[in-house]
Amino acid sequence: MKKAVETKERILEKAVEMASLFGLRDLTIGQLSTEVNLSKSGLYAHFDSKEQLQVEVLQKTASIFLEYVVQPALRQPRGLPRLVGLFEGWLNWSNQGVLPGGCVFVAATSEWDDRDGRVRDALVTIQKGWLAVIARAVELSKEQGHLRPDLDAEQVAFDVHGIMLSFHHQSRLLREDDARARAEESFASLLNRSQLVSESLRYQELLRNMRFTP
Amino acid sequence: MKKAVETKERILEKAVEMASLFGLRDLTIGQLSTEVNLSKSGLYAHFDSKEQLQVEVLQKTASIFLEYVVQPALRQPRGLPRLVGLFEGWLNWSNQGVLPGGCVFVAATSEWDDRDGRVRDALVTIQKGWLAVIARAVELSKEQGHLRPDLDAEQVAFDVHGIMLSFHHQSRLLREDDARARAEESFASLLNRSQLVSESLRYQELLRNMRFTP
DNA sequence: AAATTAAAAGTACGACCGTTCGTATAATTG
DNA sequence: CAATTATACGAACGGTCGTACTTTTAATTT
Repeated sequence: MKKAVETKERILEKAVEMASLFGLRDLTIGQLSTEVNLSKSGLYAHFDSKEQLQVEVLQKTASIFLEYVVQPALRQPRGLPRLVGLFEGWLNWSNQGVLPGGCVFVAATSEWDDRDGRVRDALVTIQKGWLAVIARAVELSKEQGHLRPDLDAEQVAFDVHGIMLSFHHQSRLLREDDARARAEESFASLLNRSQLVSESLRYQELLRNMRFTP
Repeated sequence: MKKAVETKERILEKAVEMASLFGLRDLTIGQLSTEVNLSKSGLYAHFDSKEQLQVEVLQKTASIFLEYVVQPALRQPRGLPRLVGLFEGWLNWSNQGVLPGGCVFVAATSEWDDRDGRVRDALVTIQKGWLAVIARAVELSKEQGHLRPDLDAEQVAFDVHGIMLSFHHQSRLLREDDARARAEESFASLLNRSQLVSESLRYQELLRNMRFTP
């Protein structure tokens, strides 16, 4: 009775891969089943419906994101280092650092922002949770005295998210190779104007002194 | 010989609508044809292939964008007013101001960033053109003395694009009703730190004094 | 008004979609 | 090792997809 969970794991891992390449909507049972060497019905035995498969793919993706982005950043000391850790991990995530294609959440957002149902609900929950993680890191940066205490943490999360989305666009669609540099430039500028005193923060230096152990 | 162009126009207008709701990929010949009261083959006579339909939908969307966003902004005096005009028009565009669903380009970006072909090429051309329009408006703002002359216009375009994408996400997926306020707050902050002198720019006031005649 | 050309309908095709069901094989349990 | 249950298969379902034909209807030109 444990073979099933192994198989399901195998299915979901491949499904996440394919979703990052084709989108969650164009992930088909048929293609997925041949990729994992199963018959269509054999695979289908693990899920009640395609909708459930899509929900579980989102959750699996979120757990991978947690493992590769959030947890390593949480090992950084609270405050600016942790915030920077989240941002850098996110940059890697968004562009083939972990998955073969683009960010599953970004694609799913366009696919489901006009639809209702369980997939959308799962997506909203995940995205709100992630924005809350960023906002929390900003709050801690304020407590540590790294950032201005009057900052609106959610507004900063809004801005950071925007930088990431613009990066995603420039690197994946436009294939500009200075996309990462632009993103880091914007992020550094955001941090600078959020600082307590307005002495310039050297982003690359700060980055070099950090220890990333993903 | 002119009925054809009228029909094609009717088809494309409905197609843009549907693409904004379901995405360009899930826009199907069958659904589209019933929406415009044509048979599948009757509609198909106007296009060589679905790929061509998708390309033409993108181009039609771009021309609507030009009409509703770019041209009104170009009637603003060059410099900050025009830049603000572009931004405000873009905000309206991105959230049901013109189309019933989300931004077609945002959705298409996720759908085609991993694929090659004519659709992708058209999309890249449109997006690069639009970013160039923003960058140009920034350049003119520098010339007018409204913004710092050492500004990297493309970097500003990158940032503005990010604000828009974050807005799109928060308003369409998360359905936060303060999304627009957050976007304008971020934009105002971006302008402020790009100013010649660092005296605070009052965004809402600036907005009130402008004349939008779309 | 007739002749000609353009536009739309109709029908059909093979491919793939998500889903269901009965059956066989494999794994786990007693 | 036998009994049982979990896992996977194969075939088939009704639908819809994009596309290719031929035929009919409508619009334009003579």
